[in-house]
Amino acid sequence: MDRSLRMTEPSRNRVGTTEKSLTILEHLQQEDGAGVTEVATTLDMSKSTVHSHLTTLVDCGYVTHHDKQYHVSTKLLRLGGRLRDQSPLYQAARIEMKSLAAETDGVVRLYLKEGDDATMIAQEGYHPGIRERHLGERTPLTESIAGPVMLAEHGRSDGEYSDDGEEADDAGNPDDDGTVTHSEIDEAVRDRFDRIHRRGYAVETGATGSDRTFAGALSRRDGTVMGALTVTVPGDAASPLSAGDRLLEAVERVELSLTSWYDSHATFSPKHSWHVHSN
Amino acid sequence: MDRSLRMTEPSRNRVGTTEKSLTILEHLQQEDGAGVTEVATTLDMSKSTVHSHLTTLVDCGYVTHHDKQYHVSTKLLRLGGRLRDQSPLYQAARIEMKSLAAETDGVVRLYLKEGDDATMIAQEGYHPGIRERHLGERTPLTESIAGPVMLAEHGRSDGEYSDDGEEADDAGNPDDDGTVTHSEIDEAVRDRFDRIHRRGYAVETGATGSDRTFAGALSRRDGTVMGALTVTVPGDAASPLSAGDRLLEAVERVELSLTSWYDSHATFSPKHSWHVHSN
DNA sequence: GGGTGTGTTCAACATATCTGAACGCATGCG
DNA sequence: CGCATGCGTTCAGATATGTTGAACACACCC
Repeated sequence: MDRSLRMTEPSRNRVGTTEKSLTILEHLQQEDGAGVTEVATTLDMSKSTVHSHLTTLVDCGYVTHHDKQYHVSTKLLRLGGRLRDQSPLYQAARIEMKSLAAETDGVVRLYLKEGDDATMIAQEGYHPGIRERHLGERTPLTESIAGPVMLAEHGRSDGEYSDDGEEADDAGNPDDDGTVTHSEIDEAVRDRFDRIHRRGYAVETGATGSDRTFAGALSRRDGTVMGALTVTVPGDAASPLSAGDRLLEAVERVELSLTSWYDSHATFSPKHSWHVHSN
Repeated sequence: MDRSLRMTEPSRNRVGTTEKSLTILEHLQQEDGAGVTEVATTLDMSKSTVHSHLTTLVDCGYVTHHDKQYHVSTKLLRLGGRLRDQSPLYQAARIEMKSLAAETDGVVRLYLKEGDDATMIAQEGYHPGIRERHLGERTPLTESIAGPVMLAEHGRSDGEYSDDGEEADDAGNPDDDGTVTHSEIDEAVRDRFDRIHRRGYAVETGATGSDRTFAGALSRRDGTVMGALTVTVPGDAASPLSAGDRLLEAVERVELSLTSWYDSHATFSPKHSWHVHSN
C-alpha cells in the first residue's frame, strides 16, 4: 500500500523511450493503422522519431508495414493468447463453456477478475442479436453483470460485501424502485447482494433486445473470487430459465476442476500467481 | 574477427531501448512471469536496467507486479483482441464458425494468411482429445493442413502456385503469368494441389488420435487467399464425412459475406489493408 | 514544371539510459 | 540471536543513445 505521492505520476517512470513506443503502438491500434506523419502530428513528435520507433516495432514483429501504412500485427494476439491459454482458469472452464454454449445455444463468456475490473478472456458461441463484447475487454465491476455477482460472492467469505472505497453499485439496477434515499442505499445494495447470493447468480435483461444474461462467480475454496462465468441466451430461446440452472452446474464443475488443479500444483512456487490479479 | 559478416542490418534498428523492453516482455511471457534478477541474468543486463524497464511496462499496463514477480497482463490480449474483432475476416466468419461447430460437434478454427505463415485468430468449439492450438499461433504454411490448401487455392488464380518463398508481398500483378517453367520435380506437389483443388478441401488424419481435420481456403474474388477455415472432428463423430461438405458450405458463405463487405467498404482508403498481410 | 504530400536518411547535439555500488528488507541458518 | 544471503530498489555520475530539424527521394495532382 504505497501512499499516493503528490507527484502527478504515481511512480517515476524510468524509460521514457519505451513509453513513447508503446504510445505509438496503442495509437496504431486505436486508429486501425496510420502513417508516419499522422502519428507524428497527433502525438506531437517529430517525424524522424516516429519513424525510428515504427521501424523498431516492425523489426520486433509487433507492427507490419505495407503501403505507407503501419498496422499492429498478430503478435499481440499471440502473446495475449498464450497468457490466456496457460491460465488454469481458462483450462478449467473451456470444457464447460463448450457444453454450456451447446446446450443453451447462447453466448458463454469467461471473465477474469483483475482488481476492480473484469476482463473477458474467452468466449464460446455466437448470436447476431446479442451485444458484442471484445476479447480482452476490461470493464469495471460496477458496469457488468459479472461485476455484482463477483462482489456479492466476495462478500460471502467474510460475511460482508466489499466496500473498498469504490462505490459498488449505483447504476443499471434492473429492478430498483426509484425512491431510494440516502440511508436506504446501503440497505438496497446489501439486499441485492443477498439475493444474488441466495440465487447463486445474477440475471440481467438486455437493454435493447429481449435476451437474458446469467452470471455466476468462480471462486476459490477460500472464498476469494477469481472470475465469473456468463451465459446470455436470446429472447426466443427455447427454455431461458434452464440456462440459469445449467450455468450453476457449469460454475460448480469449473470450481471443482480449478481447486483440483491447484491441489495438484500445490508446489509453492511464487510463479503462476493466479490468485492476486489486482492490477 | 569475422568481418565477413558485416552488419547485415535487416534494417538498422533505431531505438534499442524499446527493443530491450520488448525483449524483457517476451521473456516474461515465455517464462510465465519472472523476477528482476532472473531476467537480468538470463538476458545479461544489469538489475537496475531491468527494474527500470519493468516499472515502465507496469506503468503502461503491459505487466503486473505482485509479490516480487512480474507477469504480462491482459492488455496484450485486449490489444490483439481488438485487432481480431475488427477484422472483416473474423466478422464474416464467426457466424459460420458457430453453426459449423454446432452441427459437426467439432473444433472450428479460423486462420489468417500472413506471408508464408498462417495465424490462428479464432476458435469455436472444444474437444478434450483434439490437439490444442493456441490463439494467435503462427505456423508455416508447410506445416499445417491449412497451409497446403492455401497454397493450392492461391495457384487457382494464376494457374501457378507460388513458390517465391520470400517476396509474398504485392498482389499488384494479377496476370503475372510466367510460363510454367519448372521441371517435373514439382509434379508431385502440383498433383497434390490439383487434388486439393478438385475436392475443395484438404483432409488430414490426426497423428495421435483418429480425428480428422478438413481445411478450406478463404479467398477473395481475385483469387488471392486471405485465410482458411478448418474443422476437426473426433474419431467417434457421428458422420465425419458430412463435416467436409458442411465445411465447404461454410467457406462459400464466408467468402460471400467477405466480398459483400468489401463492396460496401469499397472506399479506397489505404487503411484496413486486410489484403496484403505479409509480415 | 513546380507545387504539395508522403516516407526516409543523416550528422550533431543534449538528453535520457545504463551502470555499479550501496541501501532496505526479507528469509534462512549456524 | 546475529550473521549471511537472497531479493528488489534507489541514486548519481558517465556514457551511450535517442532526438531533432533539415535535406533527400519519391509519388501524386493540379
